[in-house]
Amino acid sequence: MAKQKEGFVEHITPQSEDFSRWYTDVIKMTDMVDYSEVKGAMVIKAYGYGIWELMQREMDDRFKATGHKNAYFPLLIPKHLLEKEAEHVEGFAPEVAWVTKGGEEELAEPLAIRPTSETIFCSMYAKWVQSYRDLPVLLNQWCNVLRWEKSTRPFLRTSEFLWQEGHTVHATQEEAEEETKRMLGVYVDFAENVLAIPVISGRKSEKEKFAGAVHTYTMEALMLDGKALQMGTSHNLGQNFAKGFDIQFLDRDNQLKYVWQTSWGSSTRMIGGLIMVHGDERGLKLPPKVAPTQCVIVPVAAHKPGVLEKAQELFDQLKAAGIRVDLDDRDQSPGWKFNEWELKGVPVRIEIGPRDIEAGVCMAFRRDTFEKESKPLDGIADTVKGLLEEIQRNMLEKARAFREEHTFEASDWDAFMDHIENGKGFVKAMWCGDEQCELEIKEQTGVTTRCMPFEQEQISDVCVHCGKPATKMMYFARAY
RNA sequence: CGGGGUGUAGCGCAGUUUGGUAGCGCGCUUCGUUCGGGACGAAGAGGGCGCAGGUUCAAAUCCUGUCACCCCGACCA
Repeated sequence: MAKQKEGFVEHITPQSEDFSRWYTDVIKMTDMVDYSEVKGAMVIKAYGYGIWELMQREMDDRFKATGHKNAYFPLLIPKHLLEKEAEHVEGFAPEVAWVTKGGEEELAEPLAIRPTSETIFCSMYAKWVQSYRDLPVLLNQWCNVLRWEKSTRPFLRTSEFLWQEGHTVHATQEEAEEETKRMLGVYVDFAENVLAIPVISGRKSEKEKFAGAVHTYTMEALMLDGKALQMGTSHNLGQNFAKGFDIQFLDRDNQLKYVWQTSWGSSTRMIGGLIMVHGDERGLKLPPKVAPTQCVIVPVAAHKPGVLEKAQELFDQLKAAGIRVDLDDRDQSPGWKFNEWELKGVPVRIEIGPRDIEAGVCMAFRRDTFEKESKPLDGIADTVKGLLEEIQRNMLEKARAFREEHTFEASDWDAFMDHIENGKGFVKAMWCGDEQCELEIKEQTGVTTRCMPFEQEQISDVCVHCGKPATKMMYFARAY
């Protein structure tokens, strides 16, 4: 990171051996989080939370546009509810935290702190749904969940985290499947067009699917260290929960039927993805759409007459144009400020000093390319807007190019092993679909199945590992 | 949950081997000079060493327990 001088941590980059150290340093130095006394619980400070708020806004708009509404369900879930769907309980049991006392009183039934809310949504849907006219129900909630994790890492895995979880019920299987795919589509659109993170979308293996789902769709992104990160999932729950919770409706044909359900979620984990996809040797690099500060104005020689006034004028102009802009008038040297804002990932910096004012220009610096150019003060708002768009686009392109460079195709086991041992990133290969085979691959190589992409290719006819006939192409990678 | 490591000022660390009552750099405060890539000088403020016990005349240093964090696995968004 940064430089050795003045209290900065040693010089490391995402390309260093110690990628984890780089990651935690970036988080610490950008003032996004702090650590509380509670194990695995992270305090998200204003700067980090500002990013999350922008992500929320973008996602929420998309949920509303697809017909969803927000609601809020309780934090505590009675034990008997959590246990109604067999696979679900089994999957979540190891990481559920329980409330067993209320004041001095020992509770008759323990209450789970939600690790996810399928069960409590279902308990209400059972009451709310009577007729096909009540369907579909398309709800989302923004909340926190708690999972008692064995090991934690900021943003990627914390015991408590913020997320959104959508829970929908439908009259038909087709409709539920359509919803499952639609919401994954929303996530993909969000990841690529807002976070500038290209993703592979597809279906999870049986082993990797959500506990209680019929099948799970996912979007997977490639981090700079070559590991994959699951950025969001969408589950087709079939009638598993409907049967467990007795969610039935009377259909047009006067038959009592179970509903078809979906659930989908994405969390603050995506902020971790943002850091690990775009970060560099100077720290964080934020895509303009989720940058709490899109443009910072740094006055140079601010004490000289007219400089601060001009800077303020620029600030007003940019603000009026709808740009999230900051004027840094702190009493620090310009160089100090440059470094600080670059570390924090602000996409555009405008420098304005006496020489510029005289010439009717300012300097515009791009965080993504480090280019610094003189720009006329006339029309500066449009100039900055153009830059922000350009940066947003460029960051996605750069991340996509990185992923392409780190995606390999393996048609046999030797090639597969070669990529695992000597390369980093995704390996595309044919796979038989057998869970035992999947486990063996994981044991021998450390890589797991990430997803069977919607866009399939026929690399060969047999499974890369066991040689049995294969029709599915799978993305493999080490994962977070 | 297994293996390894670390907790000393806001941050980064030294001091622990060989117990003697805590130090360095940055940051912070004040004043002045500076200001186009982490400015300079002077004068200041700030901690009792993660927490709880124990040994000792005396503990940041030794012992026991405990908590938190980091890294590597296993498990999981």
